[in-house]
Amino acid sequence: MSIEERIASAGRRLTPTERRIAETVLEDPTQLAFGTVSDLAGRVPTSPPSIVRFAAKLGFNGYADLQRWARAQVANQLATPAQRIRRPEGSQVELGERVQSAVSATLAGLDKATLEHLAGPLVGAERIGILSGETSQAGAHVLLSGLSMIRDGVRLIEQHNFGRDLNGATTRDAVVVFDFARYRYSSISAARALHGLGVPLVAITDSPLSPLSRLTEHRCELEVPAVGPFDSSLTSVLAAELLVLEVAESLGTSVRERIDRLERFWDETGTFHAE
Amino acid sequence: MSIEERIASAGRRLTPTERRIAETVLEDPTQLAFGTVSDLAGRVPTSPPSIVRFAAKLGFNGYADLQRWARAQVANQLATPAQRIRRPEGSQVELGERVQSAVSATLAGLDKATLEHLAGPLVGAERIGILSGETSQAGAHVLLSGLSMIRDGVRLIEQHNFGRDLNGATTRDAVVVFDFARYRYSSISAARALHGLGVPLVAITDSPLSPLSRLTEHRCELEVPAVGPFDSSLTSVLAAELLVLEVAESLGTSVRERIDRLERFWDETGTFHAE
DNA sequence: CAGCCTCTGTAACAAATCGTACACTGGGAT
DNA sequence: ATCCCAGTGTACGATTTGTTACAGAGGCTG
Repeated sequence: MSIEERIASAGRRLTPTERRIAETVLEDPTQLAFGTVSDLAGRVPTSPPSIVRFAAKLGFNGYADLQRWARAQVANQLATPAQRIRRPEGSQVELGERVQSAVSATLAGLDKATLEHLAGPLVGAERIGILSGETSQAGAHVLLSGLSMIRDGVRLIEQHNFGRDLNGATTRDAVVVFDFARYRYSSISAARALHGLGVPLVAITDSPLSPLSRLTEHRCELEVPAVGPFDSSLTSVLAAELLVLEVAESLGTSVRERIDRLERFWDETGTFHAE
Repeated sequence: MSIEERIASAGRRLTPTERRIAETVLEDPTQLAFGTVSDLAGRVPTSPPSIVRFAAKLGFNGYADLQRWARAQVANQLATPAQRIRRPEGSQVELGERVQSAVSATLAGLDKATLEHLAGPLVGAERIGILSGETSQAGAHVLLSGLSMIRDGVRLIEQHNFGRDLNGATTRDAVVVFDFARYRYSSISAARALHGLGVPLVAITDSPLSPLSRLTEHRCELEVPAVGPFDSSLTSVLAAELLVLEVAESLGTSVRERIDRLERFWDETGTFHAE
């Protein structure tokens, strides 16, 4: 039941001042969720008690009660569609819903502007390095595979090769770092070293609290749902794919030629099963 | 500037308690807009003064100031509900919906019964091989990484090692084959060879028309959405994760011990970044 | 071990909150 | 004219709010 319906149900029983209160409330419902009695009274304008009586007439037990209800309404509007489905207390959210909601949040968070910002350092970089922990390599692999299809000079930086791989890094390169949850010491320290060298970083993490966050502006935070005892790499894969797409679009026509060449190569080597 | 960025900018300057506050705030930002200091303190849990100090460290003039700002943010989001529903770019709308629907279909297709059936050959297998094309390795990697955590004898079968890797395969082993869209000749022929040897196969494909489908009853078909010019590996990753979970549940307690051991190993080697 | 420093919670306080009791107003009925 | 009464605002109290001051806990350094 919305605020409008609630007021309508009170209907003709409202006194003139209460009607004025109703009008201002309908104009800006957030006042009801945020403002105090005095705030509302000042805005109408009227006196605080009239606000309280207004709340009572709408069937609430005082203004505090009304405000609680209004805030619940607002919070419900703000929640993601997956969260909006109220589920009975205590029952744990289903795996499927968690996954869906995480995917949805990732898609929402990685809008065009964010993607452009993230892809920025990668488009013009001389070489691209990809740094990832052991547990969440999936996103890194997807990024490697995808970027390799559309440009040269993309490498996965392996932990046992840090020295070699990081040695030649310059400010004209760029490095994408994946790191989640329990942040790998090796990834973090490598990222710090790169940051020290002035190498542009792109961070894919799961929280602004990640140690990576303070190393670069080019970062995004993903929601990582748990699948059983493990953390899902689903959203990092999705982020990687979106990033590849963005870089591909930025690079423009050269990508198409490149893909066509790859296609011909596959054709000639008979890579695929004849239908 | 969003609350995430605001917290990220405070970055490492946050104390442990303040970090816990940040986490709960990020979990549910509405708490910040609606709740009182005591509410937040109770939820974290911590004491009210710590909340106030947290606000101060974020650059606000007390909690009241922080809350004013948070409410402005919320009101801003609420003011244009169209912004939340309508995605920024026309193409993005379709992309997002395709992805969501593919994920949803995958979740629906891989119900408990199907998963049990798929996991069947893997639970008791002596060794597990994973066979995958070049383009969609993500799912295979996730499966490898996940299964390796919960049992021994899991290997990725590389194309250039087909001979060696397939040679020792017996009927007590099992092989998971990923193959999509344009079916790799090498994967298909390898699968056929394994089938000839009587090795149990589990097929993850995108169509019942896949050449793999005739080789085994243990198969599932995934919807593979296109992200730009590339096929998404999102659903194969999701399928792999669900499969890992299913196998883990079937194996039962031994998995937990194994994970605990891995955990201790990580602890002792200082793999993760100290909080 | 002493000393210092950071971090955190308990206690106290001033300000602001909501709700209520009470007084005033103005129009209609007796 | 008097009474009544719904409608409204003022004044006040109980409670809760955010904030500040202070002391204890814990870790690091010398």
